[in-house]
Amino acid sequence: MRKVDPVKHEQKRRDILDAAFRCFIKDGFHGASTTDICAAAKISPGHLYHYFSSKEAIVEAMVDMGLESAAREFGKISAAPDFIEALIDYLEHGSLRHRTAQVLSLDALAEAARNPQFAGIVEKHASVSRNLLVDFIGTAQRQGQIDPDLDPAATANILLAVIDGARAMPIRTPTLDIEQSLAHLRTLLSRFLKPPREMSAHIRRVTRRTNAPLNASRKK
Amino acid sequence: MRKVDPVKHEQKRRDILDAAFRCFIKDGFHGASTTDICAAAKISPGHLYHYFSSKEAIVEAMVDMGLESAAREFGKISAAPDFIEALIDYLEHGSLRHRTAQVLSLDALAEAARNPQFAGIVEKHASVSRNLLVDFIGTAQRQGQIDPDLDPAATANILLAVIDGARAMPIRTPTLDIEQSLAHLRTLLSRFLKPPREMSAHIRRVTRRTNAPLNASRKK
DNA sequence: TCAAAAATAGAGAGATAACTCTATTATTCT
DNA sequence: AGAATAATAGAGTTATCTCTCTATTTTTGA
Repeated sequence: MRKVDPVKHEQKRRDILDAAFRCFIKDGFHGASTTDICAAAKISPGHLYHYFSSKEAIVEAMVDMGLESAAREFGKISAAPDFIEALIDYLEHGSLRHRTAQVLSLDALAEAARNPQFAGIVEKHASVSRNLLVDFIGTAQRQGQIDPDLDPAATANILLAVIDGARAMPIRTPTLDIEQSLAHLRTLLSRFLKPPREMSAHIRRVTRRTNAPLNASRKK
Repeated sequence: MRKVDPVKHEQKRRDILDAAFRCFIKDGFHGASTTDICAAAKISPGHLYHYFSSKEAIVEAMVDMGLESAAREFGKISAAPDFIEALIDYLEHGSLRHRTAQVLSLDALAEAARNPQFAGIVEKHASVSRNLLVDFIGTAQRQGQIDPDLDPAATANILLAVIDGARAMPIRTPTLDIEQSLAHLRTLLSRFLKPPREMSAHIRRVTRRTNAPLNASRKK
């Protein structure tokens, strides 16, 4: 009796997923057909459905894989010595310059807004990224690199939003000056994250209570 | 000889566009079929194609209309007395709370990354929004409300990115604490935009040259 | 009033999509 | 070695999609 070889099987799945990845980048989740994927993977439809039960299953596995590798990439930020510079680096290569693969992130977002199954996947990976950020923000706060009055989870969400927003920049503005954009993003992040240097903790606390940019959410 | 009534004709087009809008929100540009749109507009396919030459023409007209109204909404920010508060307001109602219609923005972005025709439309409207922002940033800078060392166009692009990023927030994090998120967005924008208050212009200039968050792009 | 053209309906053509079914080849366990 | 089963191929089914074509009703200008 022959048994399925899990290594070969997994490898084949990965090959198909790679081909699907290329197709989806080019034409989107709905635009790319199973025929396209079969052609890219150089297999027959029968073969494709031997490995995946449906096109949706392919999309899900691919998004899962894609987000996983994105999260892995993302984890490197936490390991870097300068948090903000690492973020800027991530924005430069992950969002502003390397446009192609990032389109899928937008597709996944749009799909997640409609398809609950998808929403679960996107949510799961956002949660992983957020947790990584929260940990590091906490550490950086204790080290005095980040304003200790910022809520780590809320700040992490803001940073994720900035990353998403940066992805849209070259699409909205194809003539974007990347260097200048990076410089301003650096300013944005520095000013947001760094503790107000020139004031003592006491003065800071009083000033904040007056201008109340942070307390608004805590007033309840 | 009968002549086409431009008012009635335009109204009918608008009705169809409204119906298409609802369909596209629910199922996306590719997910919604012309049959769906016909059903929603209560017309026959023959009728539909009497007003639009193709589905793509419908999508384009709709995105154009949608972005136009978005830009109009956006123009109100410039008219508001407090720029940052107006922005926060826009983020709250335009991005964080009113999720449904905003999905189309993601769809349009994803489509623009692939379809040049679409890219042109998205680009055009981004340009309108950017110009509005640039004007107002310039005014606010002269009034001392915004750091005069920020480049208006680059800053406008950053703000557009923040708006886009905020749209992704409730999708990435369905349990998002909106109040807290708004508070942190307010901090982000305040710290980024407001001129460093406590320092004199001279000291500021020297400090900046040392830390050089802004000069990076100008060094060439 | 009535003819010309616009507005509208709806059947259906033609293309393509996802997926299935059967057949063939390759591999492995006993 | 050979039976059992995995891997693979590809034709074909069914559904659906966009769009067309013809026919009918409504409106309007002279």
